[in-house]
Amino acid sequence: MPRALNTHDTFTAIAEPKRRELIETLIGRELSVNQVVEITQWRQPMVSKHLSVLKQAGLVSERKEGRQRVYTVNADKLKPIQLWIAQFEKHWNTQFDQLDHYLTDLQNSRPKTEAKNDD
Amino acid sequence: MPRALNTHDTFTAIAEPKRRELIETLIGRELSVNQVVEITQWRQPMVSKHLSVLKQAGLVSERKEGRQRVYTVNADKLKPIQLWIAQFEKHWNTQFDQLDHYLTDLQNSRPKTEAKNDD
DNA sequence: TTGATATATTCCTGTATAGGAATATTATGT
DNA sequence: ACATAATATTCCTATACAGGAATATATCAA
Repeated sequence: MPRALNTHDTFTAIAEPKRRELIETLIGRELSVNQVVEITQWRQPMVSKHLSVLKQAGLVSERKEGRQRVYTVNADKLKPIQLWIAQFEKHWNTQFDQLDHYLTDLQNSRPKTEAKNDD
Repeated sequence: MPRALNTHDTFTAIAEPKRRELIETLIGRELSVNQVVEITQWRQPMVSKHLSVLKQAGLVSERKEGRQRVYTVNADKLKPIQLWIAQFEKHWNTQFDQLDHYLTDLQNSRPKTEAKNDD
């Protein structure tokens, strides 16, 4: 039962750098596939395929407009990721704690030469 | 040149659900591998391997303590992801805009039966 | 040294892709 | 119906890698 990863998952979908670039390109506007091709300078099938993955993950929506397909980002779909990360924000600067531990350990293991010996 | 993905990248590292679980398990405390094994009930090599990937991505640090290895989360390494997502926050609720567009389009394409025909 | 405990690594296999090339599909205009 | 423009899909190949099993390495204790 190898590989639990699949691109339909939001986390995996944005793990691919090109797909992140695509989201950055598309954000805040509606672009047809060819417009994306022009902007990114990637091959059209590549754009279509990455867009397709993003669509499966729900990260973009597609709308037919004449013979073009116009894509938009569903920014909300990034919310769960943001929430997942948010729960760790309070540990952001906790290296200080670790440094603290480190210093404490150091002091305990040291022969205690001098310093304020006011026990 | 297939597959640009590699687990040493932070985004890819957390794309794996088990790895996210591992981070959740480890956050805010220091645990040895076996403690993680007990908590998660996964096989030890699996724990070690996932921890190794997280370490390569910089998401955890490891410290030798006797014959055990104690792991901690480097929460800061999640910051870039949070920043990447943050740039899209302002588009969070923009479906309303899209709904707006939709309604406008609808009105324009409709035969305009009645309503304020003031042109 | 021997044994035991803790952890990492290696080998194997199946699978999910990313990218490229070529082709298919869909919609439009005439 | 036909040509064309816009986009999607299929086929191919190389590769990354998750999970399992077995084994290696390291560290301590006696």
